[in-house]
Amino acid sequence: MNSPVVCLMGATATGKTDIGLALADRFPVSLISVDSALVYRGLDIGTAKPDAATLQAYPHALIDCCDPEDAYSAARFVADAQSLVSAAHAKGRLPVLVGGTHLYYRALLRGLSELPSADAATRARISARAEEQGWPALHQALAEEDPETAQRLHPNDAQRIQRALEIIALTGRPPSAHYAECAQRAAGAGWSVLSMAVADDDRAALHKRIGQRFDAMMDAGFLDEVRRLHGDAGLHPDLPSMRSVGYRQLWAHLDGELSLDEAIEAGKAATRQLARRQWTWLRKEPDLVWLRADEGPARQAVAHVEAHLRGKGGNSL
RNA sequence: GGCCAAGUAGCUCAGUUGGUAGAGCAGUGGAUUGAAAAUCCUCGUGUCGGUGGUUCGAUUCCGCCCUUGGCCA
Repeated sequence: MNSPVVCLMGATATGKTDIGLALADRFPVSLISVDSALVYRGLDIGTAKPDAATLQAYPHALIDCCDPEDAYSAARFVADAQSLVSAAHAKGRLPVLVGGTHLYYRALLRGLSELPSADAATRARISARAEEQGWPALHQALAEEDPETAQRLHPNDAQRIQRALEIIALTGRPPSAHYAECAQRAAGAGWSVLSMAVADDDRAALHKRIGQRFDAMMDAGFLDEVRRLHGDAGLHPDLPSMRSVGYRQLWAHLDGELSLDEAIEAGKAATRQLARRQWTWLRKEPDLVWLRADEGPARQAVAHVEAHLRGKGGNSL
């Protein structure tokens, strides 16, 4: 009696949001956003966040749930999404997860190990050490404490080397030991998951759409939005929120590092690169149902969900 | 019209004291455990503007032509 869960995955600018709305029109759903940028309040235009009227009519959980000064995370997402999915099931509603942050899907469906959360002081200490010795030296140090993890990581992968050393500093045990501990509490194990994505593999068309959407964002006042954030004393360019695609480049322009045209071009390129990385996740996603882009993807999605619920005997909803 | 400079990868440029060339960016494929819209790795044949000449050999030197800037008329 596995409870049904629907996932709408896919690259940016492929129409995931609209399909979610179509499902909401047809089924009693709880929409849950799976997007590491939509969580931040005040990041609206550049994240292509659904507008206020849409969110009013179709409430999405996990949008505007985090201050841009704070860092959201995969672990917070797992905790939040788990309880939202449970709540939906308890109310007899179908949880529909919509978004393009594939690490979040994986963390939710396949589980995360029990690990300490980020610790600013520890990270500062590690960064300071990297400053004088260089990351390859820290990679070397990691190899002595946890050869298995060091082997997986490239000597230049500062972020992951730092995380590995942080785990050792905080727990006294190597990451590989934690990973092996089977503490992977995968919520998805008890669900009957239907994952769908739009099969729009025309890369040139996607790039064109990305360019046009970025231009439209500029027309809609994206620069003013970033200017407001730029003027906020609590924000700085190293925050996860301000590193988001588009925000980072326009911030650099406001700092005088890029002309406006350069910033716009860099923002579009960053969006294309994001889409490419999202495709890398999608290609290896098991049991993904592809929706044909040119044959009414929303209608196909509705049909697939109907079949999926029927397959479950429809008893869980 | 005259003089000067520049024409090399999709873009910006480096380089070859003559032996057919390489960086950054873009693009591509991949990795991905509390930052993930992040972070990192892989992949570089292009009439070296055209055409003649010198040379064993020219993208490199010389002539002419074309294009684009700038200066002078």
